[in-house]
Amino acid sequence: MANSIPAPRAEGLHYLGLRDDIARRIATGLLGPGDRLPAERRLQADLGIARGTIREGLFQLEAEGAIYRRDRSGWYVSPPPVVYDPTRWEGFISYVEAQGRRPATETISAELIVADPLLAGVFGRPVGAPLYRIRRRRYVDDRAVLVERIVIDAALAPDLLSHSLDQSLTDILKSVYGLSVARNQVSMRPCALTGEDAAALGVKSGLPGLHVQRLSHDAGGRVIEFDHEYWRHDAVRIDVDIRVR
Amino acid sequence: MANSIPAPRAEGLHYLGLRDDIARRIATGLLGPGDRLPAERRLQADLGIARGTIREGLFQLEAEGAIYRRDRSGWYVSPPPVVYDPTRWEGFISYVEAQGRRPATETISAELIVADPLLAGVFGRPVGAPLYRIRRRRYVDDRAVLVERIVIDAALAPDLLSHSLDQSLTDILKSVYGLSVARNQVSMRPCALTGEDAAALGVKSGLPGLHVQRLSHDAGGRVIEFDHEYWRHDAVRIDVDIRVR
DNA sequence: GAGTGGTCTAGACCACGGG
DNA sequence: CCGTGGTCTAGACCACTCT
Repeated sequence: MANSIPAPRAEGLHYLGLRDDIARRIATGLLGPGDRLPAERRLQADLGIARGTIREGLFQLEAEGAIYRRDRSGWYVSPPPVVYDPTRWEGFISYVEAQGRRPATETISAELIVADPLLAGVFGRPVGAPLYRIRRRRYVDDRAVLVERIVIDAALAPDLLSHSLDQSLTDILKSVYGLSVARNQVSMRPCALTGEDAAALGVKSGLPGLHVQRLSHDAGGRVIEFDHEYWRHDAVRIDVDIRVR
Repeated sequence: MANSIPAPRAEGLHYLGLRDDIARRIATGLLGPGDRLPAERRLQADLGIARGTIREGLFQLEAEGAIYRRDRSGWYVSPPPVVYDPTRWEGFISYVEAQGRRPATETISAELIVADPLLAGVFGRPVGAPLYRIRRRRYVDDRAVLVERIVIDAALAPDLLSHSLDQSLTDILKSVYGLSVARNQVSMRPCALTGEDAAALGVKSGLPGLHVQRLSHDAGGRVIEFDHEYWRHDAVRIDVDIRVR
């Protein structure tokens, strides 16, 4: 019946009414980054709207990046995104700190593998050549924002795994192995986070994300890093500043 | 109940089972780009799953960019995305054609406005200075993939509106006014398509999208174009190739 | 153990499109 | 007009976190 919905929007769509309502509370500062929303059943009781409809509205806000969920814990207001510039060489840690946020890195796995035909092609090495594969999770202010898979030519960085990988890889490659990036090929695509990537970020499968693939070369044209990153869509903004000639 | 679901997935989640089922049909070519999926009620009857659950699975595939909907018409398999390189100056029409796809542009509105404080700041002109604002919709193979709002300094391109705007603006600015781009500042952010942007693309509000903001300067540092683009998230991939020094 | 979101059912009516 | 997706209801049980 919906006895008395507060300002149920001109169009009369209940889920958009809820969306507008919450969005307004965020815009006016009534709800701030990190704040928790009322429970779904609480909203249901307060607004007199079926729970499915409540959730429809929350999904809208989630798609907009305004709120996010912690599994079976609740809905929270999203913090502002970090700005990522693929043309700059300083790594994640530097640019997150430069924006006054607190970065953290956690290595999920690191192993020596052999090149399959695809990776052999990417690195210009024979099939079976040794490569390192590293999987890491990265945080901003204690919220997991991305998972990444990095592949590095073991011949260029022998003994890489003996270093702590919870720090900047760029730094290690440069200071220990003298490898610095001269060319970056970056490819970005909106995607859905699924399977193990969604699990690693602790989000529901199907949440929108941003897939960033990066291929870094040194001045000699050698591939020194092949990287796949899966970002929460609400955690990142891409800025590029390009000058021609 | 769910009498006999075909391979209901290890986890037993019906909506993910449907997701996997449709995804498999697409991967194996049983369903190809542009093909229509069975109606929701048809799937409901065939699979013995409630319609709400069916829709949950379809939303997953939509978030992944695998399928899209035409309002009250049905669900269709998404065509492949076009590749967009913000570092290259050829416009939409050129790069879409170069990828063997058919571009089209439609001008929604074009008008002379005066600079508000924000736009005045962007263009380095006084408040009240004349500007052109153009709103366009662009298509790939007859599917609307983006809407854009372009603002141009009227002083740099007098009488711009007397030209047909359904063609390349870059070409007009260069050949008629001698304006060519020397620097591009591009900012991209995953977003949700809402309000008039969703309406212009004919999609349901809340569909994930990509917001691209571009600020183009000429060699003298003058701002010649300020552009906001809202893309369907499944229609575009961003590729950037960057060399340092 | 209580409370939360996650999943699912089985209906209903509406708005819009031209399968 | 008929079929489609869009919206909504009012329940139910489960899995997980910890307010």
